[in-house]
Amino acid sequence: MARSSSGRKSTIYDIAKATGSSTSAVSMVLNGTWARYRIKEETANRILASAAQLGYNVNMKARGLRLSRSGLAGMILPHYRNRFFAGLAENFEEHARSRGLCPIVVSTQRDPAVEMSVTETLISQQVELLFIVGVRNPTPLDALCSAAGIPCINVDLPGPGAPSVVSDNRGGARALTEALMEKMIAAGSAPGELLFLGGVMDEYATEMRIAGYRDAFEARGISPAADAVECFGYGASSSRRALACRYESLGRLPTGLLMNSITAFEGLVQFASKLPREAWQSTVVGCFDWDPFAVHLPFEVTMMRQDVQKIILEAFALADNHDATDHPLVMVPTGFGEMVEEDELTIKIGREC
Amino acid sequence: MARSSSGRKSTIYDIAKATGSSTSAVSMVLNGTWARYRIKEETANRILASAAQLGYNVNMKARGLRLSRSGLAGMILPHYRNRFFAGLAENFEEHARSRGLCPIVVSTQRDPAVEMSVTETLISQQVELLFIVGVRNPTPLDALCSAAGIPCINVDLPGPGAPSVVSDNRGGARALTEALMEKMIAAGSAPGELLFLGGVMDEYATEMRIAGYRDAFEARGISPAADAVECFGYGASSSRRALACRYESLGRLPTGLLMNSITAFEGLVQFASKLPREAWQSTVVGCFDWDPFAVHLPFEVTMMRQDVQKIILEAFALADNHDATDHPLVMVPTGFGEMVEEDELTIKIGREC
DNA sequence: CTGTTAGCGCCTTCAC
DNA sequence: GTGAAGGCGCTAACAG
Repeated sequence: MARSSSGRKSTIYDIAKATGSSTSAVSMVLNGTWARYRIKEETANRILASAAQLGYNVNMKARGLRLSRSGLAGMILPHYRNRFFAGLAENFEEHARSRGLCPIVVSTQRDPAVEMSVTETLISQQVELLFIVGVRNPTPLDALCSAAGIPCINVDLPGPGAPSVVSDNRGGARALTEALMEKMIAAGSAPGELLFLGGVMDEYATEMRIAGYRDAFEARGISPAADAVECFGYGASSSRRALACRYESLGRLPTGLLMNSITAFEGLVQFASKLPREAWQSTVVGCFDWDPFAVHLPFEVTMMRQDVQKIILEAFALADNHDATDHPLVMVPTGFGEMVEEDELTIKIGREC
Repeated sequence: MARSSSGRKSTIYDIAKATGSSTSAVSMVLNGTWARYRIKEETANRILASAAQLGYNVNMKARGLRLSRSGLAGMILPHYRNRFFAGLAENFEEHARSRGLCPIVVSTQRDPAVEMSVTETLISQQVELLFIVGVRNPTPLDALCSAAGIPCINVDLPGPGAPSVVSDNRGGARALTEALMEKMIAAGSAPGELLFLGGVMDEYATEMRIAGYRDAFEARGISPAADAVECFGYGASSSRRALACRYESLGRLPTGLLMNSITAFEGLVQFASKLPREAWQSTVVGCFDWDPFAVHLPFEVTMMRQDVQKIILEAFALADNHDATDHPLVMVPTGFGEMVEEDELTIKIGREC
């Protein structure tokens, strides 16, 4: 693994010199197109060996400049601290790699200024496509991309400036609401008392989920109380505070809770940990998101899980037949968190002890 | 935000033509170095305006080729599915951005082949520095980097081929062990019964933690049972299975459990959820890792939290005075998970209701 | 003050 | 089969 004697990275010239062949021969061999040019196999092997020995690496900057293909695929997302975003990132990376692209994912902490500047940076890096995940208002970012001629896809939160793929929030919320109502009835409480907590009003995902929640009510011919829906953002602490208020004014816990995000749910768990376990016996809890720990809490939770794999698949499909004019909105169904993890798969095969 | 009429991305030539100036003038203005060259402010403004109007973006590929600086900072890590790795990624990104670098982080799912090829890809992309996180054997990757003249830092798992920064696993494990022993004594059980579960034998972090665990025993003048340490890898399911075995052979739960990773702990939680709550009353549990949900489980857990921010800081510091010959190993202390999150900070200020 | 020019490392025609 | 040459977009000398 000797390094180029010059001290800097080695180039095709170095290896051409070392093997006594021409740069074009080297280039062809390195690209695997040498057979087409009837280059002697022996020459090819000599070149390959020399490249390995010199620790040669293509300079994608130069190749990209020449070919106007960077080999980069970009994704921006809010953060990695929940399974939804983490799953999107990992699936994206895997898929990008399988296409011979180098995935480059950047988190923006939901800061519009950062979102903007990161997008510009990624465009500067000539990413060949860009996934914009969980951005409240993707429109300016879409504009940037389309100005640069870069295909981009909005994920999770849609926008009119580009094709979008999102979970079927409305359908999922309806299904979740219905499931929770059933449980409430089974527990002897009134399904109409189910509360919807968390998220941001006027944000697409939250609005859709509220719509789904209302759909379920309508289907039953009832309607939620005036204060049944409360959107306090994505912080765990504001969620906890909201719960505390409910608890105080009700004198007890609500009988049904649909938490709109994992952080809202986290706030609930924090609050729950302060109360005796008995206080939870008659409360039915659901969450529009999934987390492995949340499954095993002192109370039962019904979790709606988003299909990250399918979402990424659809997004790549949209990127493939990228049409600058048509901006479809693809919806991916959600499931009840019963999807099998690879990890769980091994359990079923192996015995427990 | 009109796009270059040609249909492709606009270049400095386009804007030179549009403004009737020269490419060098444009280049200087765009780089902010125009004052030095006494270019008329009016010209500069005209150029800037035109650039904005054309939706111009620098081509970092070309600039990088010229300057031999890519503006990229790379990180590879196993995955994003726990707070430790997610935190490392986010802190890395923030720090890289603050240095004017574009962070590019890629997950490898602990697959050595993927680690290798991703590293090669990142080198091809000419990253200016590379953080290698949680790689069992970073040596070949370090070799790749040093052959390419790219400074790299091993994080979490060290190696002789590059400077490394890791948590003080031994000290942390000792502190955790001691804390758990105290609790066991308070609960009326023998501290010597504390078990160490999870991780991979022969892996640096696990070995250090086992050493710390033994340190605490020695300090007490006792020693763990022959089968007190069990390393079954990083899967939640294998952890659960191991617990099941212990339970079966003991006829009850162990009185003290030190779980060596969050996934091992996850397995414990899975197993716990099958048992009545009472079964846990006399078990003391600790975990060398931190998760927000785990804090609020039906039983109390003592969590050792790694200081991701400090780790990244140290890693960048090492990258700064990069010395190809000297490869120090920096240790970052761990804490008892009592570190305040920004989110929690707001709680203390605001009232609960 | 502004325009011209020579590469950065690579790929691809096009002659030889 | 191989070598020479042009150019991708940009920057930094160097002339004007």
